[in-house]
Amino acid sequence: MKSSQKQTIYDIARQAGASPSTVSSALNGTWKARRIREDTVKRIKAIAADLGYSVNLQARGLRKARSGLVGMILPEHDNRFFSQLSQTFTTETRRRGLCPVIVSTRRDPGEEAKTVESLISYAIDSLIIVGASDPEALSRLCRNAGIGHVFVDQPCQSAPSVASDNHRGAEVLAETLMARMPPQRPDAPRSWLYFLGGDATLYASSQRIAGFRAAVSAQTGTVRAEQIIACGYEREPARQALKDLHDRLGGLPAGLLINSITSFEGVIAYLGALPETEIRDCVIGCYDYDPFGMLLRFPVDMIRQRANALIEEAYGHLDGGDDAPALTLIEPILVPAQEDQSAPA
Amino acid sequence: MKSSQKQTIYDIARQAGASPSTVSSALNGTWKARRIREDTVKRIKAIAADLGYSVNLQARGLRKARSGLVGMILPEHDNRFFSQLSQTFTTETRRRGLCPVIVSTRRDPGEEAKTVESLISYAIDSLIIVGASDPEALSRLCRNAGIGHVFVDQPCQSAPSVASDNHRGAEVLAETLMARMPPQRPDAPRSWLYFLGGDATLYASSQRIAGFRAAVSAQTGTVRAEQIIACGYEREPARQALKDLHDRLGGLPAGLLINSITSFEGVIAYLGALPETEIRDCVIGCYDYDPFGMLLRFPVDMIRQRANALIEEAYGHLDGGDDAPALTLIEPILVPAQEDQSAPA
DNA sequence: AACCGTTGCGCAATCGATGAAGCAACGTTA
DNA sequence: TAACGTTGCTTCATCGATTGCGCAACGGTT
Repeated sequence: MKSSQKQTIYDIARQAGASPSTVSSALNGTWKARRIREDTVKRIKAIAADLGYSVNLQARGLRKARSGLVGMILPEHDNRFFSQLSQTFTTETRRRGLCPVIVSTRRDPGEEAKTVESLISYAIDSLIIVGASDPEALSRLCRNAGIGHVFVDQPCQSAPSVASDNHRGAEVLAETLMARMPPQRPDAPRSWLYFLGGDATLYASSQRIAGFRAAVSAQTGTVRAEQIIACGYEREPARQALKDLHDRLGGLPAGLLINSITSFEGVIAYLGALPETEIRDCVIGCYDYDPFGMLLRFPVDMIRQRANALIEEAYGHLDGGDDAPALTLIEPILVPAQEDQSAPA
Repeated sequence: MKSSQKQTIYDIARQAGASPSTVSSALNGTWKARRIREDTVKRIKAIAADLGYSVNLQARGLRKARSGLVGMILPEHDNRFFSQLSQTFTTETRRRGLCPVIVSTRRDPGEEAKTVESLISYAIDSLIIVGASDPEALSRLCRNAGIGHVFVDQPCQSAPSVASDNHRGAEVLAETLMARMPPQRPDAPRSWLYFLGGDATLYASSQRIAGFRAAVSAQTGTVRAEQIIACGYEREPARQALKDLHDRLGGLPAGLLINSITSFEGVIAYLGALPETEIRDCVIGCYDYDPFGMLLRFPVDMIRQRANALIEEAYGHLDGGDDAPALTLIEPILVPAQEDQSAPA
């Protein structure tokens, strides 16, 4: 490491008594194809190491019209599901010798669009879009820039998409919960199973609601509108919605299917204020998984989405240059509630 | 959006009957300083919008020797503490009109170095380094490239650093736990408070261990080596360590201070297999916070690190161009255990 | 009319790496 | 020995945006 100033291939060329293009190909691995002698390459590499040289990837990217960056946008970082996606995405990206750029956009369509445009300006090689609010708009931006892209979680009509089998997952979860509940009576709202959280206008939630409906009506013959409370993906609204439900019913219902881990946090916050005995009478499940869910004061069935399978599948499309619109479903996993270990008094 | 081919300022210049340099400054906001008429700017902007033009940031970056990218490296994504840092970092970065690049490096020094080099090759404007394994090496890389950098969580001797006040946090947590425990007896290892998890060779853990020691010896006059089990930051080792402790003591100890949320997951996994009554006799706390920790089957005191304060402080150094080595401590917050609501039988 | 300041913009070099094309030197073959 | 293929490089244009310098046109002064 000689100087602290930026070294370029020209500096190396001067020291090596070679031309910049020789240095370039010696360092980027194309030297065999360009018939550079191995001695020369070694000499150049030695000088480069000595000078503490590192390529300027902006210059290379400008020349080659690709950057070696791969983008991923997602709603938020602070969420087990999304951060598992980030982890897998990072691993897969670096395995390919590329650099991951993960940006969270708070489910804000404007923010999403601005971020995608900005990533395009950096000439990212491809883009994975998780939980988009407006998939079509984003897909248009990418297509216009000629950038390969895949949607995850929230699919897009006009691009390859990968998602959990939300319908099936919610159905299985609802069935599991009902098996732990006393029979539901049509005239007793407190005896019903409720669906809480999510945004019914979005794909994932609507699929889960459909799965919920299928399971419930298979057992009870019908589903009431009040059983479905899609209060959004955030924490506080979920808490408030549960409070309202509790007030309205005069107690907790017999069953709760919470849609998304963040809503579950709100539910937890509310339940924390209730007497334990009351919670015991409510069967609870959550679509999404958190390891801590397994040791709560009450048993919780959880649905675990296969983050790595989702990303691997998405990368499969990108690697293959496949841009045909098609939705791939990945079956999620039911993580059954741990039986409570406390000796029943 | 005319063509799907990349548009450049030259294309716009041709259409506008202007020179590329005029187009450039019209679009990048320097047009006033360059005395371009406002009409001209408007005309150019209209054409740019029509063509669906977007700047090539690689070209700009090459010319200006900065990229508009700000890097952050951290050990893992799938961890509440780190993902909160990611979230705040993203917000702060975009607020400055820059683009966040967050890469996780699995606490692997080689991976860390390679990642930093790669980020430097992209000409990032500055870098935040979270939980580094080898801070000095990374700092050297950055200094050599003339890149402003700040360490978070794991400080560095030769660069500005920000960390939680781990000593104080662990001390407070230990005190809180001991207040819930029966008095410790020197000859009864099962009556002691144990420290479990983390890597004693790293700054954060060593500080926490010191805080733990201070609190415990203030109460009992002494701390045994066996009370401190620094089995690493991963899940499985923590689980195994607890199992070993349990086997050795013939039961759970009176108190456990778990170092890090990931270790806590391992602990949870082991506790799940024990009868509830046994867990009730063990007072538990965790250094790090997870909202789900609040409603576990047993009360847990938790220390919450102030992710946003950490990032804001770090950005303060970067914005100010401050590269003087100095460690800033941020006091973490004790989140006391929720009293158990279950009616004691 | 000569001079000057201002306005509005164009010219051309530059950032660092890449790669197509070309060239000199040497050995081979006919 | 003339023609030709190889080897091992060098030359130079290029990617797209930026920016220091310069210049023409115009209005106003003296």
